[in-house]
Amino acid sequence: MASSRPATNLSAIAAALGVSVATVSNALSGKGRVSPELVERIRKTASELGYVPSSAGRALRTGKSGVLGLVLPDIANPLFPQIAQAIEKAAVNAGYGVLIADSRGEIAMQTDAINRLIERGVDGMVIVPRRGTRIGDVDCPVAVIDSPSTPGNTVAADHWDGGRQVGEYLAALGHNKVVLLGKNRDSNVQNDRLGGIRDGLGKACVTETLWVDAIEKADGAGCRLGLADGVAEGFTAFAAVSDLHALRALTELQREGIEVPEEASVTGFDDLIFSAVVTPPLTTMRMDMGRIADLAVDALLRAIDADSGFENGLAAEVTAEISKVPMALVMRGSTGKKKHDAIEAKKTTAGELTP
Amino acid sequence: MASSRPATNLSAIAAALGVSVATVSNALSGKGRVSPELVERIRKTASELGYVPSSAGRALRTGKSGVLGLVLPDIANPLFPQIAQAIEKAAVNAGYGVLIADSRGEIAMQTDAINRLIERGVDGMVIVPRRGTRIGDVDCPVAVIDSPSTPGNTVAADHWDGGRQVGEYLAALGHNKVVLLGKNRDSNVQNDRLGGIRDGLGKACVTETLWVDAIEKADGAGCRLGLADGVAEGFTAFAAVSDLHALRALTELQREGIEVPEEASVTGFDDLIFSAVVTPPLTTMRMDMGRIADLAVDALLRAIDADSGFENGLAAEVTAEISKVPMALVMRGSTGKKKHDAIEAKKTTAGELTP
DNA sequence: CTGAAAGCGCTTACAG
DNA sequence: CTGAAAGCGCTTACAG
Repeated sequence: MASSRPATNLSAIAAALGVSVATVSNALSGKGRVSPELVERIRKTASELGYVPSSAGRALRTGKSGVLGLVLPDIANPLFPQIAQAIEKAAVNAGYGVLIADSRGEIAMQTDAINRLIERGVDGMVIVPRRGTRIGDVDCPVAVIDSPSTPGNTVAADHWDGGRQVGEYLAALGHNKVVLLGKNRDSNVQNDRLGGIRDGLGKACVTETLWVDAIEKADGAGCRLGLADGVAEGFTAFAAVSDLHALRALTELQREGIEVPEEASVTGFDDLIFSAVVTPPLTTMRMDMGRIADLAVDALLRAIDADSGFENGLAAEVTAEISKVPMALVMRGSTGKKKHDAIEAKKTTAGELTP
Repeated sequence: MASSRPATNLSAIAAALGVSVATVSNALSGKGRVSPELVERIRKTASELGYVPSSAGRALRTGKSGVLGLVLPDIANPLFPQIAQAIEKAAVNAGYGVLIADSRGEIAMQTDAINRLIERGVDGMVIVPRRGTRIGDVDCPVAVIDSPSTPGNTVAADHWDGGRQVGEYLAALGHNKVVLLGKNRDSNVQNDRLGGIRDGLGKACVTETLWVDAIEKADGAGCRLGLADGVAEGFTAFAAVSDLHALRALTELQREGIEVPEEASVTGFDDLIFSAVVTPPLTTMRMDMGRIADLAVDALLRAIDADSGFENGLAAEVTAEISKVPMALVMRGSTGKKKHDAIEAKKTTAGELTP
């Protein structure tokens, strides 16, 4: 892989054409006030010489790096690809680059990650905060992607309403004993989703919540969740706060010989990469990540512009309104009508249902 | 979220202390030749004033941005989190930032992505190329992460040997009719893995390869792979080139009432996020992504240093040796001894095996 | 329509 | 041990 130093700059172009660097700069930036013919000649020479503007020179002069930071609680999080892709796309569309910073799940590293980005001169940053973390004062414009129930300027999916949709859907299917699967009690997002599910299910529905972290703490990582017991007790649906846990439930149920969706329905959240290809495919609640990213980046750019107005040590308020982006139900094969009576029949007169 | 302009620079510190900017610079960069007492005073003042060095100023002066690019074929790829996390970690350890560029699966966008990074002034970049793509001459140091069978300077896991380990493991378990699951015929990585699996399985083993892309093209996205037929034909193991396809196989088999691992073993690659938590957990072949990232970043930094030596338009050769990083088998519950006889018995005298 | 000049913040020889 | 000066490449008033 060869690499050659172009070393072409505005001066080189100016020298080649016998004009001034100011004129070259103006011509290339299309700021007008250069004759069309000269612009054409300058453009041609620039491309012949393989001119690539120096981002450092421009950044130093303008005070803007053209780079946005993306702070993530944990890149290993299965939802991260969607977020990163959407933010990168939104940023590129706006002419910005994206610098990533991973706090690898540790709260302490979140501050480090933010500081690294500031040292690299980002113009602003999108932060997906660690559960429950409040972002302290950051010395540059910030947009937060989190749950709407988090205080502060955030853009988020309407997790509660997404949960409500899941609950209503399951209720409409006839389910009235539902197991809810959460991971961690401290997560705003998860609590919103679960609250919404209970809400949508209605008061008539019996509900039990299992916290995966708590179960694993007691029984070890990757242990069974004991869902077959739930089915034995008459639960007919399992609603998880993430497709990862929905998948876990699906495979555990299948392994225990419980058919999904005939004997138990399973729902998840986020439409993760595997959700459409498992058998049966997972019914899930999807966020419009593209829209969330667009809103976050828009808010950020407005804040950056506003910030530029106050060069004299004044604080600029980033006033992104709290946005709730609607979620959408993706109905797939892992959910079906409640068949509790049939299950009961099977249990009492075993074999009757099989040919 | 308030944000204040620090506007503190070397001059401000120098002025506050009545010394020169050169001294402040030397003191802060620890280049010596400043008296310890002065260094201390300068440090103190700098931190009091909230001094953050200007990356633009430094970059302009030194010609180095301190930023590495990471070009990805598709952020949505399930392996991406591991790669991104490892590269980010390696880069941060080396004092670099990471700018991401996603080519969203389109080959044409790979060049765009690379150019965007060059325009942002990265010192070098790590490229995970799209299947079969050759990276053309890029005007900055490049390290490629791909299959070792790709020509050019690459660092990669030893996919072939990983496959061989899987094959030997399955053979040792007694499997002699194995279905291989690939996605795309053009992928070097997949062909290496599959070749290795066949190699490890040995000549005595009957092997059949299913290409998911081809099946989906015929039967639609997310369709069944028809694996139950394979079991009926006497195949007892399914070895996939990725955990994603292994998961697909696992759930399809489960859904068809075939027990894993009792009646069929399933193996994957990459130890994706879900692999440890499904039931049964997936046996998989894991890369040491941390090591791969370290090697890639190391090679890149050497290339960057070498490059600095040739400022006069000369081409510098990036001579990262081709490195093959070993892979490691993670044995979990989705694989077991071949029980073909038992399966045969079950098929002929149905019901005999169930209580 | 074009150009000379200043200056963004930093580092690095060089001189003292 | 400390400082004056140059210059990295760019953009932007300002003058002509």
